[in-house]
Amino acid sequence: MYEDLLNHIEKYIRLNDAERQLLVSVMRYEKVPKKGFLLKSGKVCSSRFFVLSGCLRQYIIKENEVEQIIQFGLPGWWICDHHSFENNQPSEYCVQATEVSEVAILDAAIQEDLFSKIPSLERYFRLIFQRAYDASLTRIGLEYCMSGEERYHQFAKNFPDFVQRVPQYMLASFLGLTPEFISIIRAKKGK
Amino acid sequence: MYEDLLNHIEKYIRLNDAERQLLVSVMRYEKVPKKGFLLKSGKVCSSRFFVLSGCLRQYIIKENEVEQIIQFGLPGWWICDHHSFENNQPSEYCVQATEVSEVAILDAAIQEDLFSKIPSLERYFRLIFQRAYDASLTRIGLEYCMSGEERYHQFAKNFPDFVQRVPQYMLASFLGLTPEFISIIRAKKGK
DNA sequence: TGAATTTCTTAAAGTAGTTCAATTTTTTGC
DNA sequence: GCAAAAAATTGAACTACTTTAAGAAATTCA
Repeated sequence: MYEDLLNHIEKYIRLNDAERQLLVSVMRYEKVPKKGFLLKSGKVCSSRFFVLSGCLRQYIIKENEVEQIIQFGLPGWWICDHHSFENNQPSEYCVQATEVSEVAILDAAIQEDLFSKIPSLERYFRLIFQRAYDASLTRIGLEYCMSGEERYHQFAKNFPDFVQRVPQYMLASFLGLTPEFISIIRAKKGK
Repeated sequence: MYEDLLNHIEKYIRLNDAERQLLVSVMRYEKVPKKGFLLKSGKVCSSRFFVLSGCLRQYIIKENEVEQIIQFGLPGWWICDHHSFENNQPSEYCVQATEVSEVAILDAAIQEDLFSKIPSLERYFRLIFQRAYDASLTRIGLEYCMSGEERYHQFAKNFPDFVQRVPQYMLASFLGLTPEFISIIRAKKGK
């Protein structure tokens, strides 16, 4: 059930049998229906979600009620509002499944105990967050260096299957564009 | 000399005297003149820089030779190209001092040894990167939710002293705007 | 101190992307 | 399998921001 999670972790650190077993015993499994919520804004984000299958989206709601997607969570990715999680404060984010999804859940309540029993998990998450932070800075750079149209093309080139997988308006939101503009881009290319 | 660094670390983890001493003994100190470089693109980023005083800027160079600033490093902030650092690969970034600055340097060559001797440093960096990642996602969200003008006003409100501290064209680059446009915004407000 | 360089401002013309509104296409659920 | 809902497209009017260019102000350093 947690095969993919264990494999992911063991790409970064080594676990012995006891540790593997402990980890599996404290994780929770959840199957989320399409449009099901794992986090709603105003609530505390009391869990980290590791995506086993499906796809999540993390978004905030702008003043005008419009949803701004911050990131997608595909299998092998952790999704969490870290600030809310660590400080037990209400979150600004919503996390919703864009399709039927399965997640492995690590609850805040048990995190510290788990880390103290498997200290190398600190290293695992250090490496995970370091990578994610790095990717996030790269993204900021690209955002400012490329036009909206270029961003779309690059994304479509890098993740051709994913572009098919989520509705176009979600992709538009994620890329900071309007669905109408993506339509225009696509019409251009079709010609 | 490394007071601020130790204080920073001890906000997140506890160090004993031996650990403090070890840490201090392996850090390097460097004073960087205004416009001095700590990293140039094409080179491997073989150090993490903790800003003790002054201010750094991290930027990439776009096709058109224009510099795009990704982030500033103020005292208490770590600056590094994590990907280059961990994988020993050439960096895309430049890191330059915008004013006379002092940094504490942690070299890649000694990181693993240091972490094995002070394992709680993994936790320290896990927490640091978690925070930085979180901040970076928040920034992406704001970028898409606010107009350029709003972004400038919010930034100027949150960091009034910093706006005075760096040339306006650097601020413009960081905010993804042109210096001309910031001039217009300021002229408006002046009225 | 004063000449050279860097930074900031102003204004006019141009453009990438938005907004709005109406229509078509695709997907969903009973 | 069909009605209803959700998503995508089209086009016209609009706007936030850029580009270019030239002059003014501020900063640097010999």
